[in-house]
Amino acid sequence: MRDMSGSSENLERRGKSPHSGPEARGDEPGDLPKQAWTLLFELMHAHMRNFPALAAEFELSPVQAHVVRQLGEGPLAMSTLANYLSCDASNVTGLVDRMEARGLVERRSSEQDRRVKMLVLTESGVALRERLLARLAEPPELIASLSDDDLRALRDIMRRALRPQ
Amino acid sequence: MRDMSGSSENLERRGKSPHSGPEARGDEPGDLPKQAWTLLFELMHAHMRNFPALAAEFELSPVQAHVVRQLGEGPLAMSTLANYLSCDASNVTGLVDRMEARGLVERRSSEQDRRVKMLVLTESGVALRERLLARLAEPPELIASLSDDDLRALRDIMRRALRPQ
DNA sequence: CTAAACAATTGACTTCATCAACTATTGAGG
DNA sequence: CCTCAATAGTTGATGAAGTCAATTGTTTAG
Repeated sequence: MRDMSGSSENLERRGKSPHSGPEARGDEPGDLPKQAWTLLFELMHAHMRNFPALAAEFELSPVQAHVVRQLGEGPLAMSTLANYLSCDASNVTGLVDRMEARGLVERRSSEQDRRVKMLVLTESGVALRERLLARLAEPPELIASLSDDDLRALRDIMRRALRPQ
Repeated sequence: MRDMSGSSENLERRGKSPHSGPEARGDEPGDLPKQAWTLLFELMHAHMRNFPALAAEFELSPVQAHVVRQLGEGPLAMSTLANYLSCDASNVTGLVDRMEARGLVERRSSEQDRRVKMLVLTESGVALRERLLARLAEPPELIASLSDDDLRALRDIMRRALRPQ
C-alpha cells in the first residue's frame, strides 16, 4: 500500500509549455481535455492496481476475469475474442484451454462455418460471472465518497462519452 | 477494433433484482454510486485494452511502462517498487534486470542500509519517461469529444475524488 | 477446380507472476 | 561478543500470458 502522494507526479504543472495559441488565458483552457483525462487516468491506474487481486478472489487470472465478463452476450467466436482482447489468436487457444479445463466455458463448433468455434459459458461459468459482475460493480472508496450531485454528473458525462457516436 | 455495442452488456438492466429495500424509487437512486462507477469502469476497460499497444510504442512492456511512470519521484527501493506493483519481490529482480540491461534504470546500493538497492532512472530513462508521460496525457477520442462543460465538470469531480481525503 | 483467405491450433520463445530456498545485512537481547 | 529473528534481494522451478511462424481444415472467389 503505497501512498497516493507520489502518484500526483503525473499532474505536474505544465505551465512552462508556452503554447500561447488561441484561448491561452489564465488557466489554459486549451488543456482542458488533457487535464480531465490525466486525472481520470490517475484514478484508473489507482484502481487497476488491485484488479488482479480482485480477479484472484474468484480464482481467475486478470485476463480470465476479463473474458468471463465479456462472454455474457452469448456465443462468441474465438477470433472475435482475440480481436476484442487485442491479442494474437494463438494466445486465445491456451486461454480457452485452461478455462475449459476448469469447466467455465465450452467450445462449440459453428453450424454455418465449421472453421469457427463458438465459446459459451457453462452453467458454472454463468454463475461465476454473476458473482464477478456484482463484485466489479462495487464502487471503490474514492468514488463512493463523492456527493450525489457529483455522482449524477459523473454518470451523465460517462453516458455521453460512451454513447455510440 | 471491435464495436462498442457489445461492451454495453455490463450496463444491462439490473431492474429484475428485487432489492426493493430503502429508497427503491423509480430510478433507484440508491444505485447512484454503482451506476456512475459501472460506466466509469466501462470506459476504463475500453481504454486499458490498448495500454499494451501504447507501451509497445516505446518498446516497453505494460509493466515496464508502469515502472518508468512511477519512477519519476527519484530513488526507490526495490521492495518499495514491489509493494507498489503489488507483486512479489522476486518478480522485481527480473523486471529491473531487463530494464537495466536496456539502460533505463540503475541499481545503487544504499549508504544507510547495505541490503537495499535504490532504483534511479538513467538519463535515457528520464528522456523516455517524458515522452511516455506526454503520450499518456493524450486524451482518447471518447474523452476528447466531450463538451467543454462536461470536461470542466469531469476534471473538478476527479479532483475531488482524488483529493487526499 | 484451383488458389487465396480465413479460423484455429501447434511449437518455440519471452515476459510477468508465484513460491520456496538461499545469501547477506541489520538489529535486538543475553 | 554471539546468537537469533527479521529484512532486502537473488536464484531456481513452474505456470500464465503474450508474440511470431508454420500447419491443418474449411470457405469462398476466379
